[in-house]
Amino acid sequence: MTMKRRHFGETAKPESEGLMRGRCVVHIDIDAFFAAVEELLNPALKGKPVIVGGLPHERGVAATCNYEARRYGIHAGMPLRQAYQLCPNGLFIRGNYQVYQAFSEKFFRILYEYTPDVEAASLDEAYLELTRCRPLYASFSEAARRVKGRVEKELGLKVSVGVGPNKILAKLATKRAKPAGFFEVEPGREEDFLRDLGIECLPGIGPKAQVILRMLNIHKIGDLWGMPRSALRSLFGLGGEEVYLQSRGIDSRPVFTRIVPKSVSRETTFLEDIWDRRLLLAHLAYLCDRLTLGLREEHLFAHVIEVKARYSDFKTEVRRCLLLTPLQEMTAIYRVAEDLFLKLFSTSRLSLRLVGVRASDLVRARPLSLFEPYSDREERLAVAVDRVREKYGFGSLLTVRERMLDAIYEFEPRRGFVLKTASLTR
DNA sequence: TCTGGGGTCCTAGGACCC
DNA sequence: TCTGGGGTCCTAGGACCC
Repeated sequence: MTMKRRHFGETAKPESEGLMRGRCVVHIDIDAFFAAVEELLNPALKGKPVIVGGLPHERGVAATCNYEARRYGIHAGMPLRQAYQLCPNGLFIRGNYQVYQAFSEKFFRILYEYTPDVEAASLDEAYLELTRCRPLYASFSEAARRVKGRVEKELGLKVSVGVGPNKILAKLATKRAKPAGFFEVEPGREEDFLRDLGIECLPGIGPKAQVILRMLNIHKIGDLWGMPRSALRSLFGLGGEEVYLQSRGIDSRPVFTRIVPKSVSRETTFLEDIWDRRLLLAHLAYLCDRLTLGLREEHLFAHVIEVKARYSDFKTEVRRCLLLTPLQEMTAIYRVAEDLFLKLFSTSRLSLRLVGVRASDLVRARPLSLFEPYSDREERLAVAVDRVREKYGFGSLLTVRERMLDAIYEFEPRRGFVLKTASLTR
């Protein structure tokens, strides 16, 4: 073993090399997902800069943009107003999440045909572990290419695919493959592949961490190899340990199919800051309604409810509450959320730009109480309401809170709920 | 320039218990 | 009037990812 090699791999446990040998992880990512779906649905957009996320003068950021828009310097996460400055001729689209979700479901159905070990990283991104399926395929890279071909043919969307012996290398390979390409990190070539990649490529190195590392004159992944593990640990905590290992291409995380999500949340940033307590409570009720719809769809009950407020100065506060009995019903969750919200709002003199509600510590079924007779009446009622809504549209059956909401908002088919009145009182 | 929405994970500090 | 040490649970905040 050369000096360099020993330095590079010094932390690999002796047994891990043997353990990892033969693993094959594929990372697959749909290129410019939302924008690509919009182009597919409306071919007139093709060849023009498309920005999905909102209209030019709205509050908000670009969720995705196509490669034409990127030529103007626009990227995901950029404020819409700024994107408009860079490209006034860009086509700005609010986007339709439900349509993207339908494409996503189709995407994952295809992936599961190749292996049961699929981990969804987001709507448009997944890891596939092919290791267990070795006998099915002539070679791993050939199998990965087949997955890519199938998805592109059946969805009509371009994907980038990376192959490697673990998740981090597969993910970095995909980055190299973009757009629409295929890249495999071959065994023995890990060091060459990693050395000159920028530190910003490593997951976990965000804007804050980049500033710190660049001050230490560390710009490339190879520069990280000279940093002691203890130094990274003291700078970034547990995340630093990950950086130490991943910068060397070491990653033993399994590809993991998540069965129960950790949390479900809904939030809204208003077109203008709101100060009126009634409007805010009405909106909170609307969010609780959407949240509990999500819980019912997944048959989930929540042990923790959390309310988030972001003030006009962008400062964000949350209040949360641990429940003795997990909840799913709208009215019960709204009562908790209202208490939490008032705790936050009563002490502030600022108006709000955002409210949100989150349910976490989720379980699939509510444990039976020893003292209350079991009744699923509320649950069945809620499911019945969902069915009626689905059939006749939103607002057929209105609770008191929703009536209030209805008086304050109007529903515009292309814009969603829009404030009817200006906020005056608190 | 003025900063979305939906998530995951980590950390620090305080309360509480023995 | 003076109060340790260790563990666990809970809350709040924040970095980061897509």
